[in-house]
Amino acid sequence: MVGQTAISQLAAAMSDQPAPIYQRVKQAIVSQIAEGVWKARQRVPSESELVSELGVSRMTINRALRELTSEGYLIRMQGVGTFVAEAKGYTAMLEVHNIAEEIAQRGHQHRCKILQLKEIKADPEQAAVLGLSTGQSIFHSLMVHYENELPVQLEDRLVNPQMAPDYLRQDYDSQTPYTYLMRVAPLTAGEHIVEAVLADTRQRQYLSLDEHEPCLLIRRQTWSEGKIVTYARLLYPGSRYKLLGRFKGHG
Amino acid sequence: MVGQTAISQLAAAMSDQPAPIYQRVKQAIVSQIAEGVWKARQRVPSESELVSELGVSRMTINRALRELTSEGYLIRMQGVGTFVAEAKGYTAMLEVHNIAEEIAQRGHQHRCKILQLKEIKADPEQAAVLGLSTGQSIFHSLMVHYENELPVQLEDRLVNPQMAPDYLRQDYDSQTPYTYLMRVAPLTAGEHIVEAVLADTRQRQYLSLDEHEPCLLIRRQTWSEGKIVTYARLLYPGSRYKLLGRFKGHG
DNA sequence: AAGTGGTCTAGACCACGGT
DNA sequence: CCGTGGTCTAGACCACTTG
Repeated sequence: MVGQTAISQLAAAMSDQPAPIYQRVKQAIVSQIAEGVWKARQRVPSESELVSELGVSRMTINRALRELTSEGYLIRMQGVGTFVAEAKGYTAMLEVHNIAEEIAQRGHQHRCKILQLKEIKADPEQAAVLGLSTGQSIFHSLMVHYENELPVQLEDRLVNPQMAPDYLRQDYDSQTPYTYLMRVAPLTAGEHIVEAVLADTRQRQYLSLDEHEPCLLIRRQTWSEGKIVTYARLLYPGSRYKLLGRFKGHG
Repeated sequence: MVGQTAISQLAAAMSDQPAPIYQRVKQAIVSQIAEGVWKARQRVPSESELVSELGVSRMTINRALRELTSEGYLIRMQGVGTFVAEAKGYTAMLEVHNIAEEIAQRGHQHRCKILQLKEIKADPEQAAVLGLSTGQSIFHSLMVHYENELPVQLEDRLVNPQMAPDYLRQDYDSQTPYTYLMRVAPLTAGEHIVEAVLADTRQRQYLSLDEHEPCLLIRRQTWSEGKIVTYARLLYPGSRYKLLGRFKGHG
């Protein structure tokens, strides 16, 4: 059972602002939904009904409905009709940025100290996170990123040499490893895990941390064309770094 | 300076698959960009040029270009032209979910213990995060969420009573505060901050934590219709909770 | 068969930016 | 002024679902 057609007083909800018609139609429909006049799963008037009700051509109605569908407000089924979508389960998003850009955007100084940058033989765990076999050559780098001379990130990275053979020969003062990798192997997908951890002794030294200072750990795997390019463990002192995110409903 | 018009061999890139024309046009353009034939900031043929090149009506070309613009591949400027967008700076996203849903999805048992649920007078800090004045009545709730009887979240929440006057009279065994608030005041936007912190003594008791165990703290403000509905501090034991995210490039 | 959405067209008018 | 994208229309044909 799908529900009855919404008896619409849409024409009344149409603003007379100077705006494109398809936008005014969209806005009118959204307001019907927002005000609860049209409820979830309820049927929306058909295109032809809207055409006669609003005195607008079908292509214009179609554009409004199509865009509202791609924005998640409506669901359309060919041969059946158009329906109000379920209220979205919200998905609040957090963006994880490039550290150097982020520091630059704050108008601060970024510096990076390289602690290690070499080829190693993959142990079983390292091989697993890169999708390679134990004993294969891989690249390993370890560096500290500073914001105005205060360490804010310890970057521990494994790189698949097939995807970035010149990784060891780059100048990482001018460009972060991530920026370089993005350029040579444009990422197609990624996955990351954020958690709170304690730093071990070595990590505390590199980051000049007190004992028991909690840290954010971001572990990130990045793919390009179906293969894993790199696995990174990014460790941030909890007192000096926060992730910030905004989100909007529906849209 | 914007660059020269791409000399197009688009017609060759048009697949002859049985698919809508606007989709084949989109695909052809994307492949030109992906293969580097059309580079960032370069000008794309105008709508009328594409009309004659591909023998397709302008409305169809327009739809293809419009959708590619909203997908981030192109940039259009009225009176000027259409251009290939800069390669996207990646934005890796993390989704922050509703705790009860998340636990249910894992097939585990969710339970919630209410420690406090009452009306209070806002102190200056509390008033600030809700966008109200000091001394106004606000609602405060404090609860622990359990996953299979193990505490995983301490939820400390302030609520704007104008936006949810019946907040205190809900049954939070059947529905989380967030679910209820979403229903009565559909959120239009939000902001959150994720950081690593240490729990204080009280918090450690509620969550049965060891001393020095790092925690994830998510502070979140949520808006509805331009007003702040609620401010929440969600504290997660680092050993029992991680944020997981996936992302895709460009698409 | 009737109603729905999905697509496409040819032509039109407009607002904008650059010449 | 011209060429650009932005919008709108009336009419058409199709594929799909339902009775």
